[in-house]
Amino acid sequence: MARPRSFDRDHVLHAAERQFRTTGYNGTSVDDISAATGLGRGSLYAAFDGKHGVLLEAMAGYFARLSQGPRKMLAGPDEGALERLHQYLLRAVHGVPLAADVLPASDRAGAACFAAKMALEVGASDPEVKRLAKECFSVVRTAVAECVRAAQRNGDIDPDADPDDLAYLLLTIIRGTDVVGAYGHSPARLTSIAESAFALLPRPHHT
Amino acid sequence: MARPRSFDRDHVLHAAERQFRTTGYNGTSVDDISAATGLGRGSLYAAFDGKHGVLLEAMAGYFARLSQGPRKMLAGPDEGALERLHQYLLRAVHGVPLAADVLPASDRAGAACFAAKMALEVGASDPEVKRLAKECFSVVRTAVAECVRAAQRNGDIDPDADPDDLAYLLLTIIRGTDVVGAYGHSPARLTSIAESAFALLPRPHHT
DNA sequence: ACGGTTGTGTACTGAACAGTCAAAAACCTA
DNA sequence: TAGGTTTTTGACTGTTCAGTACACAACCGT
Repeated sequence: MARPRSFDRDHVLHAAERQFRTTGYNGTSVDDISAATGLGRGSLYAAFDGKHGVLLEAMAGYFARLSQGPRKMLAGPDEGALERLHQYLLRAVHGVPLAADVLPASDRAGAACFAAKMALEVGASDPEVKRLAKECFSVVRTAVAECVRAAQRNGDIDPDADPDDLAYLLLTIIRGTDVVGAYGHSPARLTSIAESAFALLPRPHHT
Repeated sequence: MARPRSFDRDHVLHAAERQFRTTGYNGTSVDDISAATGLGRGSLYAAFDGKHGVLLEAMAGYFARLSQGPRKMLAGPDEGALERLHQYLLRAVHGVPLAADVLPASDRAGAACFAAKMALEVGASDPEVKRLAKECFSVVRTAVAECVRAAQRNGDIDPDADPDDLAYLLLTIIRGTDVVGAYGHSPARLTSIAESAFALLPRPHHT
């Protein structure tokens, strides 16, 4: 009945995310988004209701991608839960699960959590962005905590440890590598940080 | 001989830093800085060469303040080095040493490392900002590493551990609390994270 | 008290900005 | 192939922006 849209929504949002990542929210003009995505101004406003709308939808897409990573990597039987956590940490500190599809490979500097980046820039005055960022942190933290509980059930982690405490700590380390990883940490150092973080998990007492 | 300037340079830079913290670099107009500092446009350009100059000088001032904190808290005799590290971690995760004087007390959300915040927003396209942020991280990392070495000399930390590795890890955790601390971590949780981080330091083997 | 020197206030400029709008194009159904 | 519907395009508007320029005010040594 009507003219079909000539662009792929996800592709546009990926391009916009890439742009926001490199120039920030306030540093990106609507024309920049237009150039990065190939959409004209009109289409952009019709489809996403302007710059802020693009940001929210891009963050929502990021959240959807982000959620899948930890959930798929960490979910599973109690056996092997500790090792799944190990592997996840190793990948997370290198920014792998967060930015795939959107960034050129091996761009650790730009791979910092998109939600954290936007929240730091505009979260103070933008409750929507703040809420989305919280959700991003929450989904990772929840998946990690669940994996810790599985490892506890399997006798690989001290059952007296608070799994939520551990999840908070691990999330903090992962986010820390996002911030500092871009400024001097070599990949080897990141791996070393992940291994140290993994080693700090309290093992059950051998009595 | 000439008219003296009617403002205190440091006071102005503190006000500008507060503004940049809350609205970001690109989200802050020269008029915003003018309003926040009380300086007119003319004085602002004469004294700091515009918006970018204000940022660089504000970051330099922040760096100077930041440097003093860890250095004073961590330097000292080998005895007590471990405990100094302990106390520093507890304070650092709460953002205390970074934002004093500039922020209203107990504003953990806004207390994230100023350098990290600016670097994340504009560091990708601003080498000066990137360099200043690196220096900020470096001075903390160096002070922590030196304190670790002191604790090693005193027999409180495993002498086989790489002090630089440990310093990188601790720095990562501190920066992680900056990012995530604003979004849901309670003060008690931050303390718990600091304690866990402290507990992971490898103690010497009791043989 | 006066003049040289420096800080301060403000008006101005050209560019960039976010958002709107209407005309034209593409598509599907009938 | 014609009509109705939606997308696309690009021009347009009023605003805000960074940076400049210039007139005025404050100070101090003489």
